[in-house]
Amino acid sequence: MSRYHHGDLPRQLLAYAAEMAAQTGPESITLRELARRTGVTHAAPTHHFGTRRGLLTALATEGFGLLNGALSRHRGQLHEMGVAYVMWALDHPGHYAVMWQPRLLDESSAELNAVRGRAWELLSGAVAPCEQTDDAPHAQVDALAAFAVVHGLSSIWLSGALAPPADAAAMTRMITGRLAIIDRDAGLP
Amino acid sequence: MSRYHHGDLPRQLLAYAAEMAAQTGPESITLRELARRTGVTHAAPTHHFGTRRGLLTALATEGFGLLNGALSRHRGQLHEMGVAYVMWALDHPGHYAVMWQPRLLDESSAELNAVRGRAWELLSGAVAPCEQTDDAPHAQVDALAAFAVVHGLSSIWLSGALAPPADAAAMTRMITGRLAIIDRDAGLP
DNA sequence: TGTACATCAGTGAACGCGCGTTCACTGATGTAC
DNA sequence: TGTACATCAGTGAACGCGCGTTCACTGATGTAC
Repeated sequence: MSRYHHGDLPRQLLAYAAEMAAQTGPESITLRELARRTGVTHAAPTHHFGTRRGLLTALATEGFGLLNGALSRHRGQLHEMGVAYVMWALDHPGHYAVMWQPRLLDESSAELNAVRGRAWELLSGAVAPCEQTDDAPHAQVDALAAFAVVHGLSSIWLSGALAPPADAAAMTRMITGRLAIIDRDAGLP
Repeated sequence: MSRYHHGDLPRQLLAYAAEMAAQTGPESITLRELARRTGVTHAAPTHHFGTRRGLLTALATEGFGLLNGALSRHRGQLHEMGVAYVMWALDHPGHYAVMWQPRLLDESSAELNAVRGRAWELLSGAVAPCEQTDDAPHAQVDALAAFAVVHGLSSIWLSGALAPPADAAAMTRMITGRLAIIDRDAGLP
């Protein structure tokens, strides 16, 4: 069977890139290694992503899209959305790492900025209804607080500083429960 | 004046390494660039740190030492210790970045492990007295929660995901105030 | 149904570059006596 | 106070390597007619 045309190269390149980022960090991703893993000559990836930076940007964009999907499934439930955030991060370590390294990305990418903005909307949109008053700046601070907790937990566990426990979801639920804003009224566990 | 012996090379190498890590990430640190900046031939750093990994390990170790010093000044005041943590991170972006990339470090370094362990002791030692009961596992969870908030805030602001506000200390105080465990009894603002 | 042809998605050779590390060396320093 | 000598902390050349990117190319695909 002819393999001159690969047929699924872009998708496979991103999959291997995520794998490499998860194992040895986003900086360790090289076009030549990706070409090797996909069984293609080393100039082939250029035809799909232009440059290395383009590929990393595509990976981050894919990541935000997937994360948004996971968060959307819990719209309106801040507590569960926080858990979903951390669990998604643990499930997608490669994507997650590249998403928070703007230095490696093409910051002028419209797709990236759109999908990243959407993530923030989802998060802060979940915080607003928990507010006791309609105090917008207050809600912004609370959104940042919520973001800090879930991002902090994800980073700690993914960086290897601490190993994630077997019951990471339960632990996350306990910890997000400490955020006063969250169960001040809702009465969640 | 003869400059055959530099006199202060190790210190200067670490200072420039911190600068490079802050500007373009720890992975961008190269021995040859450090040699260039210190005005020394490119094999000279080897005499002090052995390998690149050795230098990064020394930088992380220095970082934990400095952080521990900053935290120690607020022993017993969990709230202020959290603020000190975040402010220290904002003041030492290069050190901070390398401290949380164990992949780049020599994990068998006794000095690194000692000083890193001390940091965790300081943090969890500040949480314990806030506990209502002597429930050790509970205290561990709360320590992780506190760590997640301050590490999350630091990472978000340093990564460039969000720019730190001018009054980062005040903002940090507000946000750590949302951790139920913290002001459940203390009655802090 | 067949054919011409543009476009797509690969190939493979070549380029120039910066890197970490090794090595034999040598000048400067500091200590023993 | 002087001298011998070990050790320290540099030099500078060399090594081998993997990288991103460019380039002219070509085989495969798909569309217009």
